[in-house]
Amino acid sequence: MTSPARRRPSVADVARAAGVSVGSVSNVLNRPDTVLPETRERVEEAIRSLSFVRNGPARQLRRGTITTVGAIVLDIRNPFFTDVARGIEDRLALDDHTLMLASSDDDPERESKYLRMFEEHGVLGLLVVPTSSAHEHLVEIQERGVPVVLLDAPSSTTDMPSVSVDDVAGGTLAMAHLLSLGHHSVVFLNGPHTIRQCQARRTGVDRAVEAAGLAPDRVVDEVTLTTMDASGGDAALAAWIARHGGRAPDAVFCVNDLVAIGVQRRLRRHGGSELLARTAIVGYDDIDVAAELAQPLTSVRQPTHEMGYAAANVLLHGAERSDAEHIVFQPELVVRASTVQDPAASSTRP
Amino acid sequence: MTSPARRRPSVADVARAAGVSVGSVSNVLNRPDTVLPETRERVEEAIRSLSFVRNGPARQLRRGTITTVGAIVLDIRNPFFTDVARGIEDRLALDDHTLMLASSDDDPERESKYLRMFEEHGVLGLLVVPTSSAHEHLVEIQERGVPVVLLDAPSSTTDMPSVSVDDVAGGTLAMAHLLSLGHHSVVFLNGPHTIRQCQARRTGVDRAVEAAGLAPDRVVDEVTLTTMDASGGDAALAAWIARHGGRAPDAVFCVNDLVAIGVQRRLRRHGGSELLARTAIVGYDDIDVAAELAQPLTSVRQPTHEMGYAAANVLLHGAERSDAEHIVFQPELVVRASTVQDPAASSTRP
DNA sequence: TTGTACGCGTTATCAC
DNA sequence: GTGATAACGCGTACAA
Repeated sequence: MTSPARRRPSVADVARAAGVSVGSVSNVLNRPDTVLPETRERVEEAIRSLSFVRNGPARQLRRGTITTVGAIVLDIRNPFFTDVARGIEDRLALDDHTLMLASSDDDPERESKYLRMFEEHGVLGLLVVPTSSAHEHLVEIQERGVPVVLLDAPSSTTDMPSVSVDDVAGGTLAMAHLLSLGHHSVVFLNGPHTIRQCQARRTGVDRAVEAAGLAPDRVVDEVTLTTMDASGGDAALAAWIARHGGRAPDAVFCVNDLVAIGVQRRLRRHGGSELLARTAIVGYDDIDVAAELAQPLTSVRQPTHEMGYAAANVLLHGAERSDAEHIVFQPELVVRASTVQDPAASSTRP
Repeated sequence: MTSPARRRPSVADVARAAGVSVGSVSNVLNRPDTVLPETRERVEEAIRSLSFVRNGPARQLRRGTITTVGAIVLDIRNPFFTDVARGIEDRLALDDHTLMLASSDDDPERESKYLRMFEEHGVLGLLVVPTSSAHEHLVEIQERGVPVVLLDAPSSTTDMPSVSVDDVAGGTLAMAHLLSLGHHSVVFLNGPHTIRQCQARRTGVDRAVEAAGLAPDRVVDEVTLTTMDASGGDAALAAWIARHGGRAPDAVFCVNDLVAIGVQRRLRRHGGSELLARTAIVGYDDIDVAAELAQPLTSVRQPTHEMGYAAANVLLHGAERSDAEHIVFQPELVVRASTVQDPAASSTRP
């Protein structure tokens, strides 16, 4: 047991132990080639024996510059966001930058807390999946000189750069697929329209219907979910069936894969595997298990990793551009057995 | 467009704008009650108009103390670890501490990189799910005065505190359950024994068999997986069936739920729903979708959130104790339709 | 109650 | 090539 509260060794301690000046120690650490091999060896030996580690805060204070980027996503547990985060990290690694990641849980208060934390820390820039559509505080931060890139939220109203995915196209992809299979009556289990993505997907659905020369209100039966998970999908479909005298829908489009899994469960309980087999189901997000289900799920996949990578890219290159960049990625439909018994082409691009 | 590279305002700038001294500004920030309401108002007004934000590094450099804890897990995407991280965060929030989270991807090099990053940052302490069983570098860090708590890895050989879950008990729970259902021949799809958890679960399996008065090598047929995911489970079971002339096993214990999902898929392809229905399957981890599958999965659940919470607790209270604390949590069996057609008791504790 | 001056550990700038 | 020293922004003891 050593004394519990001893001070960390500083460059001065290292210099003393090596019999050189602090300047030389600093040079060994930052510009090793500008120092004689002999003294360098002495310094390195001292560093080892004292087990010296740099003091990051002091270093940052002096240099002003920093290599850390902050990112805030809605929910780390959601594979969509972890994939995005990994994309960010991979891009940052190319420039030897590191990522500080936080999860807002869709809570504006938590978001503010982390924003201030990151700003006080002096991050190089910020990548944010915003909780609300009000970006004032983000604009303020940007005006203070911290570059901000919006993620998964197009910022057409501001001059803040953004990277998002085309949810309208996603809705269109899913609906067009169901229409092409001959379904002229589709139940759409959607989230509330206060969520931008949900509203956009509905718009996309309508476009597909109109493109087929049909009327949206005759084809689409939209149901608003209370919770966007498996139990929510299960309950919503059960209620629909009850409202329709025990009849199940022919085709269902779900706002995400978990909801679709709930729908599958409800259909199986209500009419067994035969009912499940003859009902077309399309999910969203293409989560890992979507392909592993009893009835593999047709789903709309979003280029998550690329989104994160691109967002980090915009952030690092942003200073070179004068105008804000707005990148919109396109989703992709992955066709599986839940809509086609023998999926020949496993995926198509729009 | 303002000038792009202007300096952040400092307390001196605030003091000048408010017509007071830097000391008063500092007092307003840190001890608001020791300053006259009038001057405080002036300072706060200046802070607002300059949109001053504290410089974290300078603050930390001066104070020495810090409120950030670092944690490194194997894989953020794994729900097990995200739950643990959330437990950590919830505990830290009680003391107004914050978490910096990183994922090592089971790569010792990434682990080292983050360890040095955290140490240079001057974290309050470190919570680590170690990549390898060699903890030398962690011991070194601890000796430099940074408290370290091991997560999901018991450290009987060192005096480093640890929080883990009893994998032997988990193996016993699963196997005892299968034995109680009358299965005297069980296929165990396990990971390589170089992974401590896998080896421990095998030990637990053997104990259950011996407790039933049977011989492990006659009852347990262990197969080592190449990949511990759905496709790995699918392939391993397909190979087993091929080796046994097309016969499928009566009972399968899988090292995690994804493997079990692959097993379900293979069984359904090989012998349809009837075969699936009469095969007993037990998974591990109790991931979210386990309950949502076509055949809800019996699984061994680990108290993830509690583990993280407890680990953070040990870290924060660690300085008060002289001896290292070793906490071991007990897993829990969640019984579902994959082993029991009508699960009456949905869960039992050991 | 408010103002002044110093120090935290590092890096950069200059003499030597 | 190496050494001495100022400066980064903030907190705080001490003086006023």
